[in-house]
Order: sequence, then C-alpha cells, then structure tokens
Amino acid sequence: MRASDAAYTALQEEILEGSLPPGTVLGEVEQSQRLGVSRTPVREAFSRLVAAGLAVQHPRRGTVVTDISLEDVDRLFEVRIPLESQAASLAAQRGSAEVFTALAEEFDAAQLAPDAESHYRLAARMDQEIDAAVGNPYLSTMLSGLRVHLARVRRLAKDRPDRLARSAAEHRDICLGIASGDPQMAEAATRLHLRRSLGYISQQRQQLSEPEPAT
Amino acid sequence: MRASDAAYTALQEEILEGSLPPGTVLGEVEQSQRLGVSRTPVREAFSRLVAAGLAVQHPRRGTVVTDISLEDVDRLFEVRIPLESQAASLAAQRGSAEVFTALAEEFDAAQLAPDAESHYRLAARMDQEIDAAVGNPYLSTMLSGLRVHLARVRRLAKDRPDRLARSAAEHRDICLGIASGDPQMAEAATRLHLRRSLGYISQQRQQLSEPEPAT
DNA sequence: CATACCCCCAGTGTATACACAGAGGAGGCG
DNA sequence: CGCCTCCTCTGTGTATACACTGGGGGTATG
Repeated sequence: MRASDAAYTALQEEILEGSLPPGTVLGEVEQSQRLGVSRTPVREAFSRLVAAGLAVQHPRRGTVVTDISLEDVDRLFEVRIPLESQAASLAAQRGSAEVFTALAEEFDAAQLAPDAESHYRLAARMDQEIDAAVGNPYLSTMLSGLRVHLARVRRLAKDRPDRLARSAAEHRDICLGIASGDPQMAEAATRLHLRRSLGYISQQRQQLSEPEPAT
Repeated sequence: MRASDAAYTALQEEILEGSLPPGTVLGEVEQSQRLGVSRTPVREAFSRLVAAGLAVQHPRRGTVVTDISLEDVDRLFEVRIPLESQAASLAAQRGSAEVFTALAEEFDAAQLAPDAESHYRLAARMDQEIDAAVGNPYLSTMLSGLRVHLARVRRLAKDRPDRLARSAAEHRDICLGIASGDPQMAEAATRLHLRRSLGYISQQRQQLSEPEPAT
C-alpha cells in the first residue's frame, strides 16, 4: 500500500464520515504528523481531495474541507438523473438478464426487512453491475465521482424504514427494467426512483428548518 | 505561475496537440529535465493527467499517454449527449435571453464564412455561457472533463467547410432554444446537434478504413 | 489614539537525497 | 546448450531541507 493512497483513503473516509467536518483546514505538516507519513504523500492526497471536490485550496491558507449544503443536493441530482438514466438505459441494452433478475429478487427480499446498511450495500452492488454492463469507462468514472458526494448527502437525510422499503422496491423496478432489456423502462424506473429520492430529501429539508417535533 | 501548473499545462497541451502521441512513456526524470522543473511538480502534473484520463500509470513502467480510439468516441458521446442536453435544458430555464440571442446571431454570421478555429472558439464561448447560465459546478466540472477528450476527438475528424457551416447552424438553433426559454427545444436542438456530430465522425471513420480516394 | 510600516512567522512550493522494487541481462550450473 | 539465479540498473515512492510569499502583530510616528 502506497503511503499516498493510505493518506487519501484515510482523509476521504474521515471527511465522508464527518470526523473532519466542513470548514476544517488541513495543514500539510499537521496531517503528515497525524497520519504518520511525510508531506509529499499528504500533498498528493490533498490534490486528489480537491480533484474529487471534497476540499478546496485557498492560496495561502491551506486546503479546507468543502461544505455539502442542502442546496447542493439539487445541483447534484441535476447531474445524477441524466447520467444514471443513461446508464440504466444502456445497461438494459447490454446487460445480462440473469444478473439483474437475481438482483431484483434480492431487492424484493430486502423490501421486507429494511436495514440501512445492507440496503446501501445492495444498491452499491447494483451500481457496480450496471457499470459493468454498460462498459463505458467515462460514464463509470463520472458516476463514481458523483457517488462520493452522494455518500455525504446520505448523512443529511435520515433513513426511515418506510423510505428504505420503498427505495428497495424502486431499485427492484430498475433491475426488472434492465433485465427485460427495455431501455425506456429501465430509464423511466431510474428517473422515478431518483425523483422520489430527491423528493424525500427535500421533504426532510423542510422539516429540518422547522423546529423538531416532540420525539 | 506555479511550476506544477506550468508542467501540467505544457503536458496537456502537447498531448492534445499530438506532439506527445498515445503510447508515449513519460518518465519523471526525463520530463523534469525537459520542462526545466523538479520531479515534484512533474509528479503532480502526472497525477492530474491520470485524473483527467489523458494518461495511465503502469506500476513499474511509468505513465503512458492514453490512446483515443474511434470506439472511444461512441463511449464519449454516450456521456456527452445526456449531460449537454441537461445543460441546455437548464440554461433555457435560467439563462438570459439577450446573451444567447447575441450568440445565435454570431453563429448565423459564422455560418457564411466557415472557419475551423473561429468556429471552435465561438462554440467554446457558447459552452462557457451555458455553464454560467446553469450555475451548477458539478455539471460544469464534468463537462470540462469531457471537453478535454473531445478536443482529442477533433483531431480524428477532418473539418470540412460544409460540416462547419451546418454545425454553426445547429449551434444557432441551440442558442435560439435557450434564448426562447424553452427547455425542451434547447434540449432537442442539442441532441440533434450531437447526434449529427457523432454521425459525421462515424461517417469519417468508415472512410478512414477504406482506401483514400484520389484527392 | 489611530494608522501605517516593518519584521517575524507559519505554511506552502520546490528541489534534492535516499530507499526500494522490479525487470533485464549475464554468468554459472545442471 | 538451456535454465535458473543473482546482480545491477532504472525508475518510482518517500523523506527532508530550503526558499518564498502573504499575513498578522507590534511599534513608532503623526
């Protein structure tokens, strides 16, 4: 394992997890001491964080962790919706029906016992299969760049069990669309899912601005 | 100007221009001597080239300039079409009519005197205005990442004057769609333009595989 | 007392030195 | 004569030293 990779992985992890909250200034010497590597790999890790959009470099002030605001969610989905729609459409044209039929059944099962962690793990596997089916490195690269930010968005929204169950059902529909080899169905199911996801997050945004109801 | 930026700019320029053809192995020491900077900024430049997709790093062989094949064009357009369509649609909703009306007139004028360089410069300005109108950093970042590769594609296709004139007309239609504030018109015009661009390139691909006719 | 200038320092940008790993060639052994 | 092994060399990965720039604070002067 290269030290620069280790540094990047550690920093990305901490940013996504939240232990390095937005606004944190990352000094090269500070992080190199903390991570136990030299400044050189830390510099490289910083560059990659900036390239990924997780940090910005202020000319003489160091690199600071970027903020992921609720307004960014809209911007993110403006890119995500067309890209994932296209991916689903292409996967329907190129993917193998068996793989996605199996995935659909897994989502069906998951629908009954909603669990956040296993749900996201299954969704990640679906994304992976779609990427593989599409076979477009450019698209895969962009989507993976997007998913980093979506992981941060996830921290903004609480996962209620009913939403997880619906999400699983929507994922199942996407898989069914792909498995049936119908690009338009796959795309429509994807658009539906993403609009609903966005709607759910937006709804929570409303609730966040209001005072919290008695729990 | 930082040395690392200078190194990256120089290398990117040379790769896009073709003086560093695909397959070239870039050694750190070699490039640092040639560019007159140390290995450290060269390393950073290499990282950025890899992130941009212009080079890949072979474990112990150095970083080599990637190839841009004609098959890649299809993959590229599979991403480009949905992204630019979305951008045009959003620009129609958010952009100012004056800016794009003016651009449409410029394209109209350019249609009469087709010139490759000025055409691409004008098209770049349009892209810039769309980016500004959309105001979505995620979308802009992805599009700019794509445009680097599209610049390489441009070298694969010869610009015939009649194609340039048609392209100008298609750009004009996109601008008119945006200026009229009609997202669907803007998107349709964009899709039309991109399908035609792709068709033109594919057509040239056919001709490239055939023996060249007498000039 | 306020403001402007200067000095100091923190931190990054760059250069260079050192370590390590893999590949290729040459030599020895079977 | 062929194959295996070891050595060397090239090139990357990492560490550290040095230079420069921008900012902040302190002091002096108006």
